Amino acid sequence: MAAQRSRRRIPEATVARLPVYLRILGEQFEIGVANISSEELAELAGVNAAKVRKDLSYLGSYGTRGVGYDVEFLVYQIRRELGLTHDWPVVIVGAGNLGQALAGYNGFGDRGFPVGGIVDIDDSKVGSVVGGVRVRHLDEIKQVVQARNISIGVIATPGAAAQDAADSLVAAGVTSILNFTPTVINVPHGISVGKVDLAVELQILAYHEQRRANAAQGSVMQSLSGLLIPGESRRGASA
Amino acid sequence: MAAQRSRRRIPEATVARLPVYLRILGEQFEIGVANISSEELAELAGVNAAKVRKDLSYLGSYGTRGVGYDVEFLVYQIRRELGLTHDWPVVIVGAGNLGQALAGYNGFGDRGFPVGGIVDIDDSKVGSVVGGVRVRHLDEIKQVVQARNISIGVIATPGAAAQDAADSLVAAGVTSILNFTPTVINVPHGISVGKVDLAVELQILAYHEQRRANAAQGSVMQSLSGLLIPGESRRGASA
DNA sequence: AAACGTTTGTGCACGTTTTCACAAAGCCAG
DNA sequence: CTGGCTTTGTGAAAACGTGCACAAACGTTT
Repeated sequence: MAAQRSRRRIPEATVARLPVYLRILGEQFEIGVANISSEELAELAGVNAAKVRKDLSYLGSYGTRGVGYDVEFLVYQIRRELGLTHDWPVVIVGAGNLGQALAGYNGFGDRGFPVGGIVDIDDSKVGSVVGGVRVRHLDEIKQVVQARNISIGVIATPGAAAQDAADSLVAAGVTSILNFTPTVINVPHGISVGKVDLAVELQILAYHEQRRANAAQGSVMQSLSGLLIPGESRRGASA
Repeated sequence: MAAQRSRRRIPEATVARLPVYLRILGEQFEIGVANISSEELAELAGVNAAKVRKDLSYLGSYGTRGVGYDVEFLVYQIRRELGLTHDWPVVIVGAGNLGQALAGYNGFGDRGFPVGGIVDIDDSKVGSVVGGVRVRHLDEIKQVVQARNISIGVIATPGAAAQDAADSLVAAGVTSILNFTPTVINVPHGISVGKVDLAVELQILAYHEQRRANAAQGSVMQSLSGLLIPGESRRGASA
């Protein structure tokens, strides 16, 4: 049967964890671990073992009862499911502080997302080389995208320019966008959008800090209202 | 009554959205908008209006029926609830590519998280200045943290050094950590951890891309198995 | 002061995600 | 080849998050 691909739809929450498993499994394979149980993998990923098993079960029944999972095979299966069997070059819009940092950050290329192009609207930046790639003008984005068959774009402009950048990316034929600005962007139906807002992550931490501070002095103050602030939370992956 | 603070516990999903509302409300206030309805705010934030109202209801009943919310007052309330009434200086561990980029990125300081210190284990980096702050040695982290009363640490080291960095941060007295490495770190109970893995976000997008690709050619192939791949998803905020 | 249009705050139903718990399945020893 | 130990895969329950729908509350107009 040719029908091995695209089985049942994988829940979004699981999709967000598969990359974490993938990374851990890769590391384990490197150091010679050939087999791993859901319990061990869960420990390393910082999650519940049952969750690991259910997540992996969406890929198919690739474990062996009483034994565990073959690390190498599992790596292959996750890569296949996530579409990581080949590289996905990305185009970065914005060659400012953040754009340069992303271009120079090896973590992208190392994990299958080489920088296939950088564009900026500012002529004074065009022509310079960051991360080994020459900056081109925003007007040339379509050529850049098509020449290397790029389908993922990264927005690293100032917030005010984010929507324009998104529009340019869509017009150039990109179908997935990772937005590093704090601005919410609108895109046509059918385009996937991911968002990373560095300040938001810090603000969430600030909330927990402030809560801790209140709780500390609260043990006395709160006794009046009868409220009691419980233990502490933990936060996991990016999402 | 003195008991105005720390009412019922706010759901994590709501905490993750409050910074988005905060940013939008700030912008609206800047351009002279004094009042806003849940409908308008929802539109700008790209979410459902009922969700906005429910989120805001955790802060208290600060809206006026038939009118909407007072923008300035709402900004104040969200800032208070998130603990953003004062700055939270952060210490960055790792002055490499990523650490330098973060230190130079204005988005941190602008939103209340000034870089209070940068440390690195590599002597050759110590003494250089990035983002206006002089890099100090990892051994001095405790002095850096205590001198400026820092409670938030940012890990921007290579993945292999992440756990050491976390240990150093905890030992220095930091109680919240934002981890930019792909490595899962273990911390004592009571320490909050946030994680941003740039590659994971791209891998999630790759999954959607690959799914789209399969669906495109699948219309013929899948007719055999009777499977049909539905429309398309959308992804929102960071976490 | 009543009638009207608007918008909040929230009960309820629904969908998704997590966790529990255990039968089925494999390996190994004797 | 039987019995015991281990670990998977998955139903079912619980917890959580989302969106609808509507009563209650407010301002305005007559």
